[in-house]
Amino acid sequence: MSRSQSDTRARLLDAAAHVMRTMGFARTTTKEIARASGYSEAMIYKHFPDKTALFLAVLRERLPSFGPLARELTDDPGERPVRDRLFTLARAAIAFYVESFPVSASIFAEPQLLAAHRGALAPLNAGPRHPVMALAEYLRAEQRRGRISAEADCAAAAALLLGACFQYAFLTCFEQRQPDAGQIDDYASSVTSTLLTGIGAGA
Amino acid sequence: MSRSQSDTRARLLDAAAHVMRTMGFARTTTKEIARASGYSEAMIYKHFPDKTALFLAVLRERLPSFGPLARELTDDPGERPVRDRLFTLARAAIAFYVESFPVSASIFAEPQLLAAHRGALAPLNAGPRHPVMALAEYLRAEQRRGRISAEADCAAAAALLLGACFQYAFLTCFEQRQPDAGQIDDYASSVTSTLLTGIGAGA
DNA sequence: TGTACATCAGTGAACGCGCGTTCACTGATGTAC
DNA sequence: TGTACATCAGTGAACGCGCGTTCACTGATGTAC
Repeated sequence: MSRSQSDTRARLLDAAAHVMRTMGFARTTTKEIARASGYSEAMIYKHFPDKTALFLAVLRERLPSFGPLARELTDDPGERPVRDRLFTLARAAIAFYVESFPVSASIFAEPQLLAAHRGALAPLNAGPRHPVMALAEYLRAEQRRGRISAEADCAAAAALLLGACFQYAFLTCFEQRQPDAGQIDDYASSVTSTLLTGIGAGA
Repeated sequence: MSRSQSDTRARLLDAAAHVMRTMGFARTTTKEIARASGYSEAMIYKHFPDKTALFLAVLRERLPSFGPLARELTDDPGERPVRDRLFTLARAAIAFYVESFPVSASIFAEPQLLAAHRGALAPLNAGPRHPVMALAEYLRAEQRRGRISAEADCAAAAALLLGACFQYAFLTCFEQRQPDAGQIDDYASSVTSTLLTGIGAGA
């Protein structure tokens, strides 16, 4: 039972992603990737021209995708109340950001890699701006239906909600804390409510 | 006119911070720091036991401090309207985060450095959570005075506003864009207003 | 069925390079008598 | 004032090490006749 080439490639990507997450970008050497994958270092070069190409493949193929979350926003738009949908989205966004942050942040250590990654993302319409734009789009749809205020600034609202989730994920990673589901629910719930209500004295 | 020891140390720190910002953490070698400072590599080791200590000193002494911004929130609390204060804070927070993000994010490349930095921050009550807590404290003070809603969740509101600024800074850095003052003002203004008003249909 | 060859996943060992670090040194300035 | 020494900022050149990368190779499986 010989292994297929694509199996090997997948295992190398998995190993690289795992090392990046657990040891950090700086310690993600070809030796460590080889060790984690169970292959020799030489195997890496049978599947990728160089280490940078392997990294870019990890970023493209092993970072969590926001796609499913975005789709959840646009399906059956009338069925669920806005608050419920925003709460669910916030909760999922926190998990999404927590998972992607350590690897994403690492790229800032090597601006050329960041630029290459950005270039690879551009034609796919992906990238970190995508979630915010998808949420703003959803809010505008609800606005047309009158379920949120006609004067609301949907882009600003999307930036507030996802910004809060993003920073929460950052703090989690910075403090190397592992918040449990209850804490995340509380946070998602309170930021959603506050965004809906506002804090002005007139409210 | 001989230079003092502390001048040299300061110039090494400046150079290291500059290289980290412009070339990224991964390319911040002792050779590059020496080149940027005008000293030899050996000089680094007259002032720091090793490269990690130099990095930690940069993180402690060359990252922008949120202190002044926080103080601006607590001075003359009654004088300026809440909206005005939040807008000013948001604008300043974006600049603060844009300046600190590239260096802060880099640390995630080396988790041991991150842990050491966190350990050094803990006794100072500084760290990335500080701005959010200071803003929440300010909002509670305004709440006691009745200038914002009695039911408002101040912690959530602080997380929303600074989260939006934080993510804006992240996007700026990720896209290597340099937003002008007008764009920043618009953004700060719209998130502040949206936070005050909320987006619920009842508002 | 046996045999000769092709294919292919996979590796051990070596390569040069650039890194962080150290060491012995220099040359200018300060200081005691 | 001159002189001998101490101090101190600063460096060139070397060090060993670990990195990314390459190369010649192996051994199992497939295939043609």
